[in-house]
Amino acid sequence: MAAQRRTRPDATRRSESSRRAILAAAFELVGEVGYHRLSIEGIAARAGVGKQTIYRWWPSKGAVLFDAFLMLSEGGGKGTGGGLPDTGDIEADLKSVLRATVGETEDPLFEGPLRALSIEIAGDPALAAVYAERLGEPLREMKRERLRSAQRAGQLPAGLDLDIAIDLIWSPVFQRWLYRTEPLTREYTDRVVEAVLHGLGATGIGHPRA
Amino acid sequence: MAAQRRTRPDATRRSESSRRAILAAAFELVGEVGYHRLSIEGIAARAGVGKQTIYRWWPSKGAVLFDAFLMLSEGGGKGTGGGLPDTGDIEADLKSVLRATVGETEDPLFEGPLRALSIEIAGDPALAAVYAERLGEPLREMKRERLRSAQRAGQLPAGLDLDIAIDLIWSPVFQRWLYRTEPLTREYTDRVVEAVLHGLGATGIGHPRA
Amino acid sequence: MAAQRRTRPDATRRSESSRRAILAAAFELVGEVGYHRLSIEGIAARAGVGKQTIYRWWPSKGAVLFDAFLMLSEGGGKGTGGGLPDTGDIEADLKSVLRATVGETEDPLFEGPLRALSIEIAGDPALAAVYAERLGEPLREMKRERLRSAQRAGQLPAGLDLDIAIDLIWSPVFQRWLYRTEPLTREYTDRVVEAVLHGLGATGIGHPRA
Amino acid sequence: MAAQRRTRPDATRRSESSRRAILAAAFELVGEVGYHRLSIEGIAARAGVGKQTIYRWWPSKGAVLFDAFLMLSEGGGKGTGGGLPDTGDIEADLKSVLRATVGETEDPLFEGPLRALSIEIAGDPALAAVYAERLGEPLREMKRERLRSAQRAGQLPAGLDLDIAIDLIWSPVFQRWLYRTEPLTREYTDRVVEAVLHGLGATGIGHPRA
DNA sequence: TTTTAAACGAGACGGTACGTCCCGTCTTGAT
DNA sequence: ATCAAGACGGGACGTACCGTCTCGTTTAAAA
Repeated sequence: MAAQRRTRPDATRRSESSRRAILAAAFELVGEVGYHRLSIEGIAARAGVGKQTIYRWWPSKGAVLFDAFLMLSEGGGKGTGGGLPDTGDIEADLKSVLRATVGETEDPLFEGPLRALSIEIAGDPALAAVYAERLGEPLREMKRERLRSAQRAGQLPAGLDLDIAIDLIWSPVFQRWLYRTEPLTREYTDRVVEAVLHGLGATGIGHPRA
Repeated sequence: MAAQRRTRPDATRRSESSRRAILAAAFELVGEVGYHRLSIEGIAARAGVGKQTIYRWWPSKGAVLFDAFLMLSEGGGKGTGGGLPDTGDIEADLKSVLRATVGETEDPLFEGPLRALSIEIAGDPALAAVYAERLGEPLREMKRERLRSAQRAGQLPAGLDLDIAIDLIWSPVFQRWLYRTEPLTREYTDRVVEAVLHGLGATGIGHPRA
Repeated sequence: MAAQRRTRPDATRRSESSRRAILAAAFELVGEVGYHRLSIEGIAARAGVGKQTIYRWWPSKGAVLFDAFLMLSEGGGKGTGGGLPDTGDIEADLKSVLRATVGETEDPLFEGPLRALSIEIAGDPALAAVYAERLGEPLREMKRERLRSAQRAGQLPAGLDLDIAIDLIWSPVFQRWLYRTEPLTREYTDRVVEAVLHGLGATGIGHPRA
Repeated sequence: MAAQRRTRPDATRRSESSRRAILAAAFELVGEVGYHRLSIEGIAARAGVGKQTIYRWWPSKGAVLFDAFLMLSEGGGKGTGGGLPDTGDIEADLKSVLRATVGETEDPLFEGPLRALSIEIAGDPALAAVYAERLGEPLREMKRERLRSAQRAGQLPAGLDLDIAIDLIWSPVFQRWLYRTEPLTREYTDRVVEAVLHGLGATGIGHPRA
């Protein structure tokens, strides 16, 4: 990620092994002790690295954590692989995607760091911008593409605002996870998909947009 | 909020003036320096209070902040007063409520502490539970009541899952504010209300529940 | 020693046990690792004390070391007891005092810290002032008193400048120890005393002050 | 000065311009920030030189500083020129030399580095040895020579221990400068010379040697 | 003249210590 | 018993330098 320092360090000399050790240590530690107790000192010690090597390349511990996620996404491929599933049935596909998401949140090794990162992004606009560019927008484009496919299949109206649609589908799920108001179940995500696709069934008011 | 200490302090002897000074200081400071730089020591100094007085009555700085919000809500009344507006037109009323919400987020004196609290709740299940009980559920019940009124008016189907409906309406708005992916505008909230009430217009798939 | 802080700490609340532990640790460590490798962190760790407790009460590690010496001087009594020996023979007494000094410099447990402190005082005027007031001047007064006694006994002229005399006697000894140009022996100190008392035997030049 | 490295560097290839830049930078910086805040990194940066170039040729920052002094002494000539003045009057000549010394200590551009070096030598036996050989002994020999001249002129006894005499004259002056107990004045140095040459005027004790 | 091996500038690296901030606990004296 | 005040042991912060270790790039002696 982009880092601004007094005198910008020379990235060509950067130690790749230290970089990997730092990101791995950060990911492990945030899972073990939680984000609040995650410290740069702890990461440096676990990674066998001087603190300055972290400060040289990352502006905050949130940024380190974020890169740790990036490494995971780009290395392992967390669905970044090739877009959302497309069986021809948009409702079934959305339900299946959200059920998979629920599954991820049930894995504590993933849930912890993910929550930490989500919180950090909410509090750090710079990090939010990097996230949007590097992870958020690519993911969103995948979602858009799946909806466009449904439009081509005649399952969704041509004039649909895809971004609104995406927000309607994913926000409630994310929200319920982040704030733990109620448990996030597959039942719930199915209901959300249905309600969004068919609307609440409002009558006699306003006017459906085209 | 409930505080557990080794030997529970005697609430009858509690200094009301110190309590108010602490909450006011917390609210001011979180707006001035941000949540990350908010410290118990800072609050105590600003409030002219010993640190122990804070530790005696609150378990965490998040809890202090939360009580600061409670004081505001109960004191000033942030719409907690008498429920959501009901002009008989559910679409218009929802739009108006969400537009007002947008307005609140545009006030930096309110936006800062609110974001701080939102972040803190996301990371602290205990605080989340207190929030749900003291602020979340009452607010949600107000929303439910407005939707029930729309059901009685024939504007929404009788069998509607009100909690899903509420999530669909408010989550996208909250999400966009919290993560600043795109600016939160009145245009956007209007579109959300329309899309939720009328659905995305899906055809030929699944079946509207009701 | 006098310490100036942002808000001066409250000396009445000071922990005596921490103070002693810090001074003892400082004295031990300077002997073990030398002054250059003596660190505040090391002192704090050895003393089982927070670093802030040191920074709260001393402005520099030199000041800590100095107080460690003071504690020794005031506690054990390093000749501060009751003045220099006075057998009635000024020459013999001076020789005996200087021989004792040579002995002290031969004890490595004492030599190390003493050298460290001497160096620190040379580089820190504030420390030098405190030293002069607390240790230097009392010692010098003891020396003056012994010389005055010799004057009363008719062994030294009445008009003698005592401070010059003291410098002449002690500076060469201190100098030879500090800079290790040649070993500091009892032979040497005896010769110094003799030379100072009787002069170099210059003739035909200037005029003896008297 | 002699430097030992893993594989001894090839002095024939040494960059003279870097050497001079390093010594000049060291001398300047020690005057500007003091010895404690003088750092190898700082010297390298000021000299426009890689850190390794310093570590390659000097074992410590004290050694760099020492060489900076050597350069000065050998280049400019600080009295190294041709011995102490000899007008035939030992007392007048000594007074004049010491008065000149007082003058040097009054120049802050010279006083700072000199004090830094003096302190460093006191704490570093290796440096002390090099100093003794390269600067101390030549200077002392010049002093001895002047005293011998006075012996030849019948102003000092033939059997005088010249090294004791030198210590008696110069140590008090150096000491008063190093420890700043009292201001170092020309008055003082004159009194020292007189007292040393004529003795304290002791009577009835011991016996003048020779 | 070309080669070639060194010293060189630059600066990243694993570390140590700095001096500061704040944590949560504890103690003191006043109310 | 609570309160304001604040010292305490402790942990982490972000910075400054340490001394070592590559990197290309001069540069000057050897071939």
